[in-house]
Amino acid sequence: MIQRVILSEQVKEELLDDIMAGRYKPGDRLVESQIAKRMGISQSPVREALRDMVAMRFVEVEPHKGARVRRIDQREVLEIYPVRACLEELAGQLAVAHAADYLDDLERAIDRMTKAFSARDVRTLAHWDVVFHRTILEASGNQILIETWNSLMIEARTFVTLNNLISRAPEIDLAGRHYPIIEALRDGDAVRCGQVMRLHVEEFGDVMRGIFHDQEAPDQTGEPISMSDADVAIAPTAARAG
Amino acid sequence: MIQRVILSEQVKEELLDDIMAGRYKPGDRLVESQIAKRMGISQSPVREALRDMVAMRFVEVEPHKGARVRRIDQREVLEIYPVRACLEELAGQLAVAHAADYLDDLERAIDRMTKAFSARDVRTLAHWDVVFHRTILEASGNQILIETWNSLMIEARTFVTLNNLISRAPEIDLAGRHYPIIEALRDGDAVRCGQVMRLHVEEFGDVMRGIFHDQEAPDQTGEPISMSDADVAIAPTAARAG
DNA sequence: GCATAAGCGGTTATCGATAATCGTTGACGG
DNA sequence: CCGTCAACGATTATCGATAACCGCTTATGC
Repeated sequence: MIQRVILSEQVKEELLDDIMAGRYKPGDRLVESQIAKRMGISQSPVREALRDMVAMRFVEVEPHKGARVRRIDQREVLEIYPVRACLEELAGQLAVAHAADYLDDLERAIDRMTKAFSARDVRTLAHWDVVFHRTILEASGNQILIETWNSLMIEARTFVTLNNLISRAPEIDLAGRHYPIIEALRDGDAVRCGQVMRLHVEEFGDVMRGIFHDQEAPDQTGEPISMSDADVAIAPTAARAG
Repeated sequence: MIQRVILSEQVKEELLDDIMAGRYKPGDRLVESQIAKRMGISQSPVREALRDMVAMRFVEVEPHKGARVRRIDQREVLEIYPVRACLEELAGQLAVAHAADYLDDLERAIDRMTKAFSARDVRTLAHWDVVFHRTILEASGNQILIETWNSLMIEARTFVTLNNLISRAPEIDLAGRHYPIIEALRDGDAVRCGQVMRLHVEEFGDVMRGIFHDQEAPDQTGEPISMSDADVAIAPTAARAG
């Protein structure tokens, strides 16, 4: 039996880990009693963990019917980019005011991305990509904006997305595309920084749309993108909304 | 003992109602056992309801220390407007494509707002204001955008905000300010519609900032805005994120 | 006199058991 | 053969009780 601080938190981390690693696939049922038995605990903490994961949008429940891993379909992946674009444009504008405190972190993030890119290490690449964007959000200083962005669960989706991206378009220099953002921050040009952020996000959206479009012709249509496309798990720490 | 479908849902509604009506004030403790006893039920559904309300950002909990009604401060109220502005700008742009199906609803909402405004019925005014904006969001057709906007819990905040607004600036014609949006939708001009939406939201933000600024001089500084400024409760139905 | 520890009241976190509910299976009648 | 419905198995929703924990008060030792 696991035991450290809050049991339901541990259950949540473990389940999140399982989902990310593909041990649970989208659509799979998450049966409270089974999970409880497997972990050697009672139903209550499992139930709470599942509830939290519903709020995080990883899981969906129907009353009296139970929980399942939520299915992320193509439409959803594509719909997120316009929303990210406008949120991150705003973040970019606001971040200029406090950029000085974050430039080092941002540069480090790009550096790590570059290294991960050469090593073809998608997991690490995704991690530092998210760190970069999250840092900009934090630099915005608008707490509501940060929370709203967090609610999009971008860390969870980025890994899946990048996996897809790298395998289909391995030539794209992910890391390098972040430099214009840093430059705009350095110049203190809020409007341009916003524009650059927006463009950056929209470009990704376009690339993803292209990928989906390509794979629709030969492949089956509308195949849902599975979280289990991941072949390595994101550390659950990186998946929490904070 | 109440009993209809899901107990924890009922508890949630009741507690939400209590908070909105000011029977619980920000900072008040929400003791599971007391609530359970008062409602004649066990602790579990109360606990679940509280968890949900944490996700909704109405309540905050510290492990082993319990739940309290979350305090909404001035900064938070003001920070929301830039975020709403960019989300609703996007919604406005996207809504043009499907405007036809929603024009009637939108006009009806303005109509009700006008009536409520003459009657000085803030509760109804807030309700239809939210309906109007929500309808635009729905017309956008972007599910992620809708969910993101919902996560801002605008219905809950609008009532408080409008109460504040009406009492401080009773001359402002809330309802009329929505017409330019409908016109842009009718014209099918996506860019203008987005701009108008953005402007509409930003104007509100400015008005609120002015109000806070005014009341800071005579009053104490940084006084948190209490949900209990409301003198009538919003029907809990209108407060659900759905 | 002060720091530390033990005890206590109040509350949350977890447990194990039970009631309520759902989907399915299979009998029954048409 | 097909539709209806009752009973069953599986699972969730809820319960009542207990263990773990926090903050505070009071006792204890130096």
